[in-house]
Amino acid sequence: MAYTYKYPKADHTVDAVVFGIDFDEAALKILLIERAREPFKGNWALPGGFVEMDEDLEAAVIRELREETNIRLSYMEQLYTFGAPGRDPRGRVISTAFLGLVQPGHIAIQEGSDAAKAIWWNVNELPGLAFDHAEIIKTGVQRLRSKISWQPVGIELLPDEFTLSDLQQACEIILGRTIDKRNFRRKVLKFGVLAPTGNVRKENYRPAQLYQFDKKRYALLQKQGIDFEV
Amino acid sequence: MAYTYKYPKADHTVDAVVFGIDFDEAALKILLIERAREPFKGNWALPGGFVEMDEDLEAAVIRELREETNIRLSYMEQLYTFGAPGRDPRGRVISTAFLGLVQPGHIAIQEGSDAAKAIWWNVNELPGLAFDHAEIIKTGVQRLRSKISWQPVGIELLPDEFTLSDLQQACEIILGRTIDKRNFRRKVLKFGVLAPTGNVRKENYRPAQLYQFDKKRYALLQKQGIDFEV
DNA sequence: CCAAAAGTGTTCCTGTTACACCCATGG
DNA sequence: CCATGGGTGTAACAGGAACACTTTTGG
Repeated sequence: MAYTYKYPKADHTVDAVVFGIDFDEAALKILLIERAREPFKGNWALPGGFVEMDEDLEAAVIRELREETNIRLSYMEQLYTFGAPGRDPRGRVISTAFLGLVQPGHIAIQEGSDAAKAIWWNVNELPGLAFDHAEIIKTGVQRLRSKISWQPVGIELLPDEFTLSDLQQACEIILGRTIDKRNFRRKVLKFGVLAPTGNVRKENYRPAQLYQFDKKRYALLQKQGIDFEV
Repeated sequence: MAYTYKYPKADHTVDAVVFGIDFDEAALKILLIERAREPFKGNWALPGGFVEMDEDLEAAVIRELREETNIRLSYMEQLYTFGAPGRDPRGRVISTAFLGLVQPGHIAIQEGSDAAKAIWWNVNELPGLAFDHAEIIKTGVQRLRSKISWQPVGIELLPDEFTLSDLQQACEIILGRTIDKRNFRRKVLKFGVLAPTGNVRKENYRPAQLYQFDKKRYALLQKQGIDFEV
């Protein structure tokens, strides 16, 4: 039985649902590539590709992202595995999707050789998508939304130094609703994982205090099973 | 590139972390099989096996469970995909693990041909396990614990008719701590997804009201995004 | 009448929500 | 001095946690 299943075999791929925030447009963005080859040549799709034989799944996503877009993630986690027969016209392809986040400083896309082009798309204005990638993205957005209300995910979408207004705006963009400023600040400061850097950001008006995220303290609190609700 | 990856290919398997509650022992149990073949012949492992080419991942788990144990699940969801190179001595094997729950009436194991034998093990007293199955189980237990505090998962581990004490005991076994009876009852009744059947269970002492779960109402409330905390 | 499990309310406390004004800066 | 975003406190409310006794049955 089992042991005799040598051929035929399914292919295994990875796909990346990569989120970034565009503060100018106040929009949640997702990274898509225009497919350079069949199937679905010319259509938009998630970055991803085939897993190599001696390569971890996570490593495969990172490699594919580098090849196709040269982007650097600040966070990544496994999302879900999509394996319905027929989801890929080439044959049986099982794909493990990952959720990735990038900081604004690293959203610049350096085009690689694999993909014709890579572009950030507004999550609410997506084009038609190849394969079952629309479903994968839907799953990714759900995960991101549910995650942000109990983990400081917003941090991974911000630069190293950020103002509390930045953080609030990130959360608002992801959740798609406004949050009360005073309540928000009280909550995020309560845990003590945000530390003022002493620097301020001067833009047009009153300067804003810059904060950084204390990863060590967060890891410590997380180990104690403390919740982080926003 | 990608398109040229025809051989070699990884194998793809599914594994099932199946939970059941043993009310006599007041213990959370997990279903394991003794492997009938190499590798790890004679060791204990999760039920599972290779995915067929035209078969959904979920269908593969259900089939393997039927072949190996003939057990019927009351609930199933995808857990995580384990794909580290070297996790299987036979070569590259990527495995998608599922979490399954069975009701007490269906915990009887009818041995199949594939597995030497299948046995329910106390989650706290597991034997040495084949492959990376110890890690998979750990992931499964975490998921079950986190799930039970916001979804009526306990239901799936109980018979169709049950008392509130049964439900509470199920939650206590999973969470590994005691719960206040009055608070528990108030909470689970508040949502209106439990309906008294009118029957009572007479055992030794005072008879207990039997309840059933209103799946329709639950689905309705869930669609409205209502939380179910225990 | 005793043992054992079923069943039932209230109080306190914590955390969430709602809400409006002053401050610092640049132009 | 005006426009703009930065920054702050309090009061009402809801939900969670802690807590003990009465009821029903079988033996």
